[in-house]
Amino acid sequence: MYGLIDCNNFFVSCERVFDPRLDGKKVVVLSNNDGCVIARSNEAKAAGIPMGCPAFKIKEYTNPHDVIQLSARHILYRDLSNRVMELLGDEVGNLQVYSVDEAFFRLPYEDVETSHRVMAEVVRKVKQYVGIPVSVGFAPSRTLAKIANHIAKKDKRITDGVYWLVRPEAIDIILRRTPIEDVWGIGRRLAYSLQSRGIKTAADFVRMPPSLVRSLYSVTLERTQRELMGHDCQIVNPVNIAHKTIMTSRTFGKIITSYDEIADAIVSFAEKTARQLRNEDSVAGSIMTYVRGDRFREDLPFYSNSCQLRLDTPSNDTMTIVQRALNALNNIWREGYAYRKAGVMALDIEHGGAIQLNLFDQVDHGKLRRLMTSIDGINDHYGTRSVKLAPGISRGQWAPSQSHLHTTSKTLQFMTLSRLPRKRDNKSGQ
DNA sequence: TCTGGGGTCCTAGGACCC
DNA sequence: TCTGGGGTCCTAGGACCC
Repeated sequence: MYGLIDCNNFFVSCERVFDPRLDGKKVVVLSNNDGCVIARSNEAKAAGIPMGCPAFKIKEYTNPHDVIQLSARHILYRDLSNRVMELLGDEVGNLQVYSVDEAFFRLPYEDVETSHRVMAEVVRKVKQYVGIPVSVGFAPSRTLAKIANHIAKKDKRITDGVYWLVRPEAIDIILRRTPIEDVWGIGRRLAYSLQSRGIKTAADFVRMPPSLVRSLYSVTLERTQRELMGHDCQIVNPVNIAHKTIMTSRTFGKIITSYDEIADAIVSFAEKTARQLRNEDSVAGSIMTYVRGDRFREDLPFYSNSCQLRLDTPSNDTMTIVQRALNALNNIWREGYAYRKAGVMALDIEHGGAIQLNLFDQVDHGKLRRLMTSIDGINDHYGTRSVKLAPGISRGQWAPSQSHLHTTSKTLQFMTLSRLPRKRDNKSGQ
């Protein structure tokens, strides 16, 4: 039996923790560049504003003056997420944090009554101590727990935030009411394809022969089907295991045409990527840089390209990674195009332990590591990018715009940021 | 005027080997 | 005219997730 605990309207709820005046209002949180909606309050959902809606299209759904639009503050959300998860970790065993706002866990007690009572209490505590409303769904598989959680949030008759989807008859009824596109693991393309075969609900899907699902689609979809039948077979990667790839990318606040500006952005992305590698005690085997134009501007010639380069020795050293990222940029840079987005990605990541040294490698790795540790320490103390590499010192014209930052943002300075420890073992999914 | 960022897994197809 | 078969590895691209 699986439980799924999920924060309600997470980013909006975080903003409300710091400003209760947002309660009861149509509130949305916007992505970088105040581009599109990435979180909505119940009131905003009721107004019909869809997830992912571009900010300038909000007026198609409701009077935009009634909608409070906020620029995302991910550091704040991460911090509140950590508090929620720490509290949950204390209450239930086997906590598997799946994303910033949700975590799976096993049934905390043998009997249903005790488990229910404990979880209702957890819901109350998280609200009281952290200020974030959460819901809990229980079911025989994670995919069904997702559905159960959704019901816990939506069904007005559920007052303590906990819903059980366990009895086969109940599961059957719910699956008949669940549109196929609402099933976890079935996105737009698959939903469209299944619908064209007459599969409209989760119940229709469950009745398909599994061998047909596998031959028409993939093992992944067959697993989803088996999950809906109540078999536990979904592989879930918790967030606190070390990454296989690390990416830093941004859509720029404006179109960029000069090499210097894009190089400045690449340097800062590479710095951030290297820093994250060190945080995870990992090294990258190769570095990829990509650039692309503005996909919405049909009046400009579009160019998009990427270049992946190996490192002589897997590394997490800022200078090495910045240099490689710039080498890659030089390979793909074309004068005369308008650039809107770029990114740096670390690949072929190895975690800790023995690192194969290149025979011809002249670099003193011990020295580099000490230098990086010093820089990280200074940046921790005085703020990100207090110390940075020379090419990265220009004014950052590429920086995304955030014109709707909430005025309580000073609060952040007084918050202690806590980090969940990252585990080494990639297979610790159970 | 204005359309995010950061991940994972699976599959098909090509290169290459014996 | 006729042009093996089976295996592995790698990569690009497509699908999904929050």
